Amino acid sequence: MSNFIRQVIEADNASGKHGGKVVTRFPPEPNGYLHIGHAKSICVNFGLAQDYNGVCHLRFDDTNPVKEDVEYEDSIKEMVRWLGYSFDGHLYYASDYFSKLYEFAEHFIERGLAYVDSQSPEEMRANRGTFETPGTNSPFRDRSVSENLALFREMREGKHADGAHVLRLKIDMASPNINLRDPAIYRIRHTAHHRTGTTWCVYPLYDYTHCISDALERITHSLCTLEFEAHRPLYDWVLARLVESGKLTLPSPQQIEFARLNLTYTVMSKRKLIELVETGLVNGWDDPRLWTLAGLRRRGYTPASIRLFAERTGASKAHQWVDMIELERALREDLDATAARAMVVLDPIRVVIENWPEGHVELCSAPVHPHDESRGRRTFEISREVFIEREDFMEIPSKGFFRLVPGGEVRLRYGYIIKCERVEKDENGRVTTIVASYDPATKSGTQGGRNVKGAIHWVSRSDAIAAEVRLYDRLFTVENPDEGDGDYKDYVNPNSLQTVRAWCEPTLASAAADQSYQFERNGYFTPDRVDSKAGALVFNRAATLKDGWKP
RNA sequence: AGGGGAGUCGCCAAGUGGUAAGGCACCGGAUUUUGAUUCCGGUAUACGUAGGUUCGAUCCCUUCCUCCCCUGCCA
Repeated sequence: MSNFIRQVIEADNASGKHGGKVVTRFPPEPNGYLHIGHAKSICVNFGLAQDYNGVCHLRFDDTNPVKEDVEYEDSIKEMVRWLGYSFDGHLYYASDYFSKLYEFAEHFIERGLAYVDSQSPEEMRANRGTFETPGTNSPFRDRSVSENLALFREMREGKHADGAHVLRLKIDMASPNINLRDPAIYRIRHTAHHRTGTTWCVYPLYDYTHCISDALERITHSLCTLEFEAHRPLYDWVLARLVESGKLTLPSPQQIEFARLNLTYTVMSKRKLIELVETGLVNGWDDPRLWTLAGLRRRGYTPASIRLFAERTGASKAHQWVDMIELERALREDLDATAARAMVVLDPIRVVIENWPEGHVELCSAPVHPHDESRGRRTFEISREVFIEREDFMEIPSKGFFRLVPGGEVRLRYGYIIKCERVEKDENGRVTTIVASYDPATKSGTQGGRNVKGAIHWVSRSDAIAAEVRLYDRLFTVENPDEGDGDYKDYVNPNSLQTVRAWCEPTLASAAADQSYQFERNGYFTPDRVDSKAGALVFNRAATLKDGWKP
């Protein structure tokens, strides 16, 4: 699909601006876990590079030692790979450029384009002005080059305390764009960095670091989110000055902004995600109800489905608020084509087939995948006693219900047609057993046999295996938990997790994490990668099947 | 003396001077031993608003409206 970023790339390719090269980058700060919003950015950056025979760099934006950690780096790398993208030979760190960045900073000072400001943060804020009024120059703005250089070197040598000074670019305190009002580019932090250790006690800030990192890596198109639009003049300013003095060469990378993803029934802010985890509203970063990549993976989302979702929702400059249904649909589409089928009864009710010989067992078989016979067949038993889904029986059927009813017939899928003869109930009137009869001439696969409209899933008491199944619903009850005056946490869905004991067909005994199954007529499920063990299976429901029936 | 962006079907999203792609959702119908899938068909006289330019405007110009972002030594 066409989009405005592709148009820029194609125009550049046509003009030969970058010699036909496309180099993008995904630049996470290693200070949190990736979520579906990041996945979109990953797919846009890696996907575009792939489409134009280019490369995409993974670059950790690790310029703030007080917030970052290797734990996050590992998780980010794992998730980018999981999504299906490779950054072999293209893994970078902003911290690798600290020396270069420092050298350029001195260069800016020497050209009279940067100065050490010794105002307090409060003074700086006050002097920055407001949206309507210009800022005022710092009293330290006219320090001499030699004084600035000496001071900056002392900062680097650790002779000054955190916050005592900051290095600022000398641009224009009266600019209507606040980002151009002498932005700070270096601050003092006597903090060890997880990669450079204690080598540095001055660390560069984002605006200064990012554009130069892009240029050093010869990024052609630097894609970021809309909130950086007002930073672009600064991005261009820094690079233009460096090009002027021959420190960098043309063409410079071009920053292009697109809208970040919003998904209904979620909140994307890092702060809120952390809060959900830390307050125990969910069980960790990989809780299957979460839209973190770790959570989606555990839930049963596939990389292909997330890529499909990203492709469909596209990249544009309009603020997007994508319906969760779109994500679910992408998953179903992928899994319908790939997932092996199995029969599992989530809410069992016992059926006794009274004309079935006591102790007699027969084998039934079904395709692993109904649209792909090459995947082979699976077999399971049928016996006198089977379990069916409680909701597949109605003692007093509503209009249009064509499953099992008293006196009615239904096919046990891949088995026989049975007829409900009568029901047994407990003292509360709840049906405990359905007594049925079967028609021996109707075994599945029999040629010329008669058929009935309804076909339901079932498992045989003789070979069924037990499993715990976790049924998930959306974490929030409203489309936009951030909307309105209330706290978003007030909209947490109390029924977002329901755990049931289910009966599964025996082929599921070997189910392993990262395998997806369609439990026929129920939905898509995957073994829980943390809790499921051989002999103690735990399945997560990734998505239900579309249900077109309305009573 | 504010600046920068965005407004095309319920949700995404192409088109950017020649008479509104596509996807999701939805509604019909066919097939179906998953009320699934698949397959056919339907779904904006209309592009935030009001004017203007033009033979012709979603597209160009102007007005107004709505929404988002920016005053971290965060990214």
